[in-house]
Amino acid sequence: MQKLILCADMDAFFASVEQQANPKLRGKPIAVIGSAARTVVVTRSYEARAFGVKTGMNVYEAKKACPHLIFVAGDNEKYTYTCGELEKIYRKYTPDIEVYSIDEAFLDITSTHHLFGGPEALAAQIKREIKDRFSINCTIGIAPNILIAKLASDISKPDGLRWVKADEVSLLLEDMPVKELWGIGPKTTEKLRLMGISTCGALGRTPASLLRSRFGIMGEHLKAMGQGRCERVIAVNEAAPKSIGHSMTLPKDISSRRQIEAYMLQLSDMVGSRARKHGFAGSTVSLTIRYPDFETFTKQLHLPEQTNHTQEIYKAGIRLLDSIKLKDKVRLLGISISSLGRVTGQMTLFKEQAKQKALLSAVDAINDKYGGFKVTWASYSGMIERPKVIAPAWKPSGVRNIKIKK
DNA sequence: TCTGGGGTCCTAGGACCC
DNA sequence: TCTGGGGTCCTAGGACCC
Repeated sequence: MQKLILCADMDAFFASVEQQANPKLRGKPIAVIGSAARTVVVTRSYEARAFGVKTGMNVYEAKKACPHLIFVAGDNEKYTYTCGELEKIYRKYTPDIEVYSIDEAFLDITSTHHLFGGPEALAAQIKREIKDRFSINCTIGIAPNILIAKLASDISKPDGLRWVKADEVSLLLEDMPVKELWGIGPKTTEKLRLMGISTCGALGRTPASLLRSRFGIMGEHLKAMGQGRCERVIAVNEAAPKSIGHSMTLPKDISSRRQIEAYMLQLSDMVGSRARKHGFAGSTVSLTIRYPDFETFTKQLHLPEQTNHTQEIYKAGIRLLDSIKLKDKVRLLGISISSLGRVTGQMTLFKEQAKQKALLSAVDAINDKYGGFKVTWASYSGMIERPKVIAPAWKPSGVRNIKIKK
């Protein structure tokens, strides 16, 4: 049976939530940014987009584009709450839902749309319900598969509703730039352009052998995408995570070993505590370092056993750091664990105490090593302002819901 | 005035083995 | 003129997404 997939994508989600929460921000150009010293625009209102304010701009660039731009430090709790409420709305229309990101969801409405007067009526009702409840516009695309549903919503923003029927897919794709497709980014767009392929129509007609020789296993996939075919189905159950990590751009570039270690300790604690909270442990620890010139690299270390203990993660990180000859100051540090497995049993009070003990011994270890220059608990805990803006890819449930302690 | 943070998947290339 | 050549595992890094 022909599937009917609906993609619901909130328009300027974080900015819309902030405008809803604070009437003074409505109708104005606003940019949601992080709270750290060196932050960028995460989302901007449509009023700000009109001035050319773009995601990823630093504050200075954004201000230059729009001098009266209002900056708002993001608040993850508002967004995760709203996301959870949105999911409840979706569930009224079908049980087959994939909450893909904090502002985007896929709904399989194949067997339920008739209960609501058809696909478009169902979509209009969802849009209305979200608008009434949260004053947020969303754009909905409906199509026979996820790829085209997402495309339909992307090209209909903002506040759009588009149903692309199976027999309309070819016409829609014929002159559609390949970069509009989900999974084709700047690099692939450029490679395709050099092959003389710029539209989906052309991509779909390119011999598979040619694409395979240029893109390997992705080649087959690319041809299918050009033809509007997509095998990916809605993932109703959230997949187990493959890695858990945190990274941070430091307030200032640093070279002091003691400072680097203090940040690594806190990152290790953030990773470990999240892993423990969700019952995961990993046997691979990765350290990521970025220099001021943005050169970024990662080194990993395999442990004999899986762990989620702050101190063990930290110690592995230090071993990795010891294996690197730093060529410059450090701009960003990241710690993550992978090769994950579930650990049974909830975190007990005993374990929580053990965790604190481990953390303190790690601080002790630094002090032992650098005797003269004491790292105190206060200097550790006050050293880092924890990020308050959650990444749009975070999810309202499961391990990716990272409630940062205030 | 400089350029965030959370992920997943794929691949190139080296080590090692037979 | 002429280095063998498969296979697997592992690491680092690229590309992409929100």
